[in-house]
Amino acid sequence: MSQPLPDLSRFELQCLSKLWERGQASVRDVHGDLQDPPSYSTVRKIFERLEEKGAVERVGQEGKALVFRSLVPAGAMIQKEIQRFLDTMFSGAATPLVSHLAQMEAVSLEDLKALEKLLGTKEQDS
Amino acid sequence: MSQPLPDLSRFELQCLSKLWERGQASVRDVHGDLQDPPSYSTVRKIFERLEEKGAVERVGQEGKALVFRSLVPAGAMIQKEIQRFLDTMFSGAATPLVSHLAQMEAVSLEDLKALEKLLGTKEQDS
DNA sequence: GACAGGGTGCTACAAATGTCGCATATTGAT
DNA sequence: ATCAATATGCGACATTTGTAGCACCCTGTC
Repeated sequence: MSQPLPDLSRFELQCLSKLWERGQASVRDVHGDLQDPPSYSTVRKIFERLEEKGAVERVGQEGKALVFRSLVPAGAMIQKEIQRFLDTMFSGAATPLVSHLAQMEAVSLEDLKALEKLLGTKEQDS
Repeated sequence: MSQPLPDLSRFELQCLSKLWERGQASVRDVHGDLQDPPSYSTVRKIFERLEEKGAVERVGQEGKALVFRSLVPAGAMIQKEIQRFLDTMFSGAATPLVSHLAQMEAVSLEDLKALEKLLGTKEQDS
């Protein structure tokens, strides 16, 4: 691994994930994507910090607005955060999370099928 | 619902989950359960805040040590946190989480079986 | 009943976070 | 060229978190 993945706050993480969705974006873009957005300045500040932490970089100007792109691999970061979540809530175990997921409206049968398929291939690999 | 579930920091959440595991416990107990524990005073302070936020209450003395118990239902709190995680990382969708989970070493075929069973009962309910 | 050990109750901080306002610099349009 | 609209760059805070030290009080013990 290059640099250890930066430690981000929940809000920083949220903004960064918006960047992943778009590939790259301006502060305003992300501000607009936010569900319950604070002031533009606030989001601006978040990007400033994200930049300091080495999580994003400016990729150039688009009209007058700067455009940023993520420097951290989404996949790795997401897994790291999942692990952190697991550590915080279940001492690291994933099983409890899976059970809860099942009880929420969030997971569908389609998800299950997909999981099943993935697990199948994982088995063969090892 | 009674009071809206309190907003807790990651560390507060971690201590609270230790309480769930034990049912009830003293500050020292939790301090001991922590993987990489800060000073006793620090954990003590966390419980003070947890108390202020109405997340725990003193259940009496055990020798000289106070014993706390959680006031928030573990299940509800966990689901709330899962949702928050989903919101910050995937704009609320659970599917991406499931995929990542499948790629981590964390989930086993047993978990899948369990999930399957739970999903089955959920179907019948609705 | 006097002591020792350990916990509780403060008090204090430093750093991390969330939130903005505003002066200046740019850019696009007339 | 001038103007209006907008971003950026800074600077400022108020809170929230994480972390600790220490005086004082209980409890159990000898």
